[in-house]
Amino acid sequence: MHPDNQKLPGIGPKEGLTPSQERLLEAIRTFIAENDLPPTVQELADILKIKGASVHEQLGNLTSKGYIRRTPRKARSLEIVEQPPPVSEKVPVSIVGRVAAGLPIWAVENRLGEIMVEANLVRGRCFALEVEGESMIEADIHEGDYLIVRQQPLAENGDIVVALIEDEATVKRLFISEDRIELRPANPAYPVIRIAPEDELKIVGKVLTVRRLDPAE
Amino acid sequence: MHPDNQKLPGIGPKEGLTPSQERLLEAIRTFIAENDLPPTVQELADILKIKGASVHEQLGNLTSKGYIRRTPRKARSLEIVEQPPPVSEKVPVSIVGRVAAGLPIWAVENRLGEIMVEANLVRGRCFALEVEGESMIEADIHEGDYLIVRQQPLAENGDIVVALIEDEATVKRLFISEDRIELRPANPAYPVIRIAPEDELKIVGKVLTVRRLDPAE
DNA sequence: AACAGGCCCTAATTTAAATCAGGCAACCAG
DNA sequence: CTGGTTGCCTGATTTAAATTAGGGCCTGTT
Repeated sequence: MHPDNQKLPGIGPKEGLTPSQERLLEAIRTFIAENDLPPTVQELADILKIKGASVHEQLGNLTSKGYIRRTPRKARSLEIVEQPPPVSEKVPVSIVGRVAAGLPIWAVENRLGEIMVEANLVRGRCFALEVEGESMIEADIHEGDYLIVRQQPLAENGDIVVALIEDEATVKRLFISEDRIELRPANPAYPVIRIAPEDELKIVGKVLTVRRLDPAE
Repeated sequence: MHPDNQKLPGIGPKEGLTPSQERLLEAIRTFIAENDLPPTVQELADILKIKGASVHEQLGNLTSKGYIRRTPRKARSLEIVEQPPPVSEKVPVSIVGRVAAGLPIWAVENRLGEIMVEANLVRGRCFALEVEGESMIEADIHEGDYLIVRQQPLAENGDIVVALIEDEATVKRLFISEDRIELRPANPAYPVIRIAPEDELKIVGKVLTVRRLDPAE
């Protein structure tokens, strides 16, 4: 298991709820409205005429999709999340350049186009970059994909970041250890970049997610 | 264990809340306010630094005093009753006769007196009857007690009812089975009255509670 | 055809809640 | 002082919730 196999949201699973997830969520709403208290898994199972284990599975899905929140192993610890991620609501993000190829250009005038992204993902100043090269192939980032990046000067250990090294932009995973910083590609064919404390490293932003334009869009 | 040992509210426990019951009720309120969902017995126990079994006991008290409502054996099935029984508020109920002695007289003009009863117990048309005889001794109903009765033509299995059999009123516990109806006294010394479907049985009302006038009142 | 994903099921298993059974100490009223 | 009431406790026991494991059945893709 490569640690680099960490998944980013947005590329694999399609957004939105499946019909039965929607039904479940609706059942939860109704139950709370009628009884003033959240249902148990079993109660939902009875309502929907399916088994508890199935409900449990769907609750897991709803949880990971951010529609509900709950505390493991606690009876009725189920809460509908305020902001049901406005799945369909999308906002445009400017595509401002490419990475692994050269210096991105920030000026809005120079935009190369736009890409629609779910509004709930976008926080702060964001932009999109087209990917060049396969240096992050193990993180499922490929040539031609678009990275949605939030501009921020700091990042955490393990984040995939867009960094500026000697005026060249690059996408790498950030590793911070005691004595140095490393920018590691997610492709064994590419070299790890080591950065000494005194070297200049400018982090442009953090990669929030990846988009792949498919014919349907 | 006689099934007839079922207790009726009103005769034993004095009204009002004890300090610790008040504390418990307050803890429940706070918990709901903070978590948007009712606490479990254990959670209350932790909050109050006492054992779950003690909380359970107190919840029983609060329940019988009408401050909360809950469903047995269901997690978090705890609800604060809207109308915190106006403990002191009492309304007068007319005493209209005696039972096990003869036909009660309904006319208000003929009232024999009044008895004060907590307002929250009284729903619908109610009246009081003085008890004669010891036929319900195991249900803690004794000679001279007053029964608070709600006038209603139907009753459920197990209810203590005032029934009219051939123009004579009597208090008995009602048992309904497949093929017949029985009126059972709560005293082995008295006979069970069996009623065939074709016989006439008129249920006058259901006994809500019992009052024993003591010197203090 | 061979997968992958979504949805549901049965059959356990694990955990947490609620409840039961006695008992003990403090307190109050007769 | 003695009995009844309260509030608590300890130590089971019983129930219900939640969760896990492993499969079957479709359907849409590759």
